[in-house]
Amino acid sequence: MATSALHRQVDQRLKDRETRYTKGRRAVVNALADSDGPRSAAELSSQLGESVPVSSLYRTLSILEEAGVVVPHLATKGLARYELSEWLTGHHHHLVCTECGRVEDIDVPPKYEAQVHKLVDDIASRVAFTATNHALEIEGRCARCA
Amino acid sequence: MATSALHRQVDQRLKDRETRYTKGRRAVVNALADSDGPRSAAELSSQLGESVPVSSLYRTLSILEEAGVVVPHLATKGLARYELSEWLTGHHHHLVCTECGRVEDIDVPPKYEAQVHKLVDDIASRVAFTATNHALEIEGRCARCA
DNA sequence: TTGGTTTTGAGAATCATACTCAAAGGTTGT
DNA sequence: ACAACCTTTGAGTATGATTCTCAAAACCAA
Repeated sequence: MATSALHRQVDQRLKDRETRYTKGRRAVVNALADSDGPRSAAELSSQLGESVPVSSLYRTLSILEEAGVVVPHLATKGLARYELSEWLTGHHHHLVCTECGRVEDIDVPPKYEAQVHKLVDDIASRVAFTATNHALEIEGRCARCA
Repeated sequence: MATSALHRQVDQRLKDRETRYTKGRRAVVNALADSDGPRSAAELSSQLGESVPVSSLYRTLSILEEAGVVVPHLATKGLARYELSEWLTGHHHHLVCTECGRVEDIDVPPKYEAQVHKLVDDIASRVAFTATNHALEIEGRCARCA
């Protein structure tokens, strides 16, 4: 997605909640948009340098989460990693390297996605669970660690 | 699985690593075997009471993880939750309630599972990733929160 | 039992994250 | 532009989860 369109969408979402889209918040969104997978606060902080102090970074992440702009991806060892929500990036899944812990986004072609979706619905309906979303995490060794 | 068989397997696995299967470690394995989903250290601790002090609990969890007996499940808000590995419990997936955070195991019938497996292989082979396992997390609202 | 090795438990240390509050920055009405 | 008001920021502090330390206890082999 073009960055400007992204920012327009985020801006709108925040406006709806009477929240400003400030420079720091923009910086965090940019950092996440540049990433090819979920990022922890620590990773974002080193990527952003001093421009966004940690306390602001954490606050920004929780504001963006509240607003539905980012979602926490549930990662290794009690370290939260965030990524932009799917309404901003499109639906995707993850490759999780069991060796180095790296998490990478992967797009699944519509044909496969439709199958996954159908499966999820079938499974959920069998147990009285209202499914709103799903996440397929593929674990294994990434190219670097293989 | 019968508890005794479980303990025999765990015992063997630990023996292979010259590690003892002590009373405390057994207690933790029992607690996890009794659970119907991943459990955090805090939850296990209150379930186990004083019999397993926190510092020992954490150590036990990491020893069991090292040995491949338990796996961390990646849970809400940076709180690690553990469950017994699939070679002990069988392959399963999770229902994650976005409302209350509860995570519940769900067995997927072989017919579906075969489909998921094939999908994962197809997807992974397209991106040079060596898939060793997969996790399908179905998010939504559980019966209680619906 | 003796000596050597492993495990335990209490507390301290560390790490990630949340909170506090005064200062800085924006916004609105005039 | 100014004033009054409201939001955001940042440094520091507080909290909560997890890990480390080390002396004591438990276990094992000879």
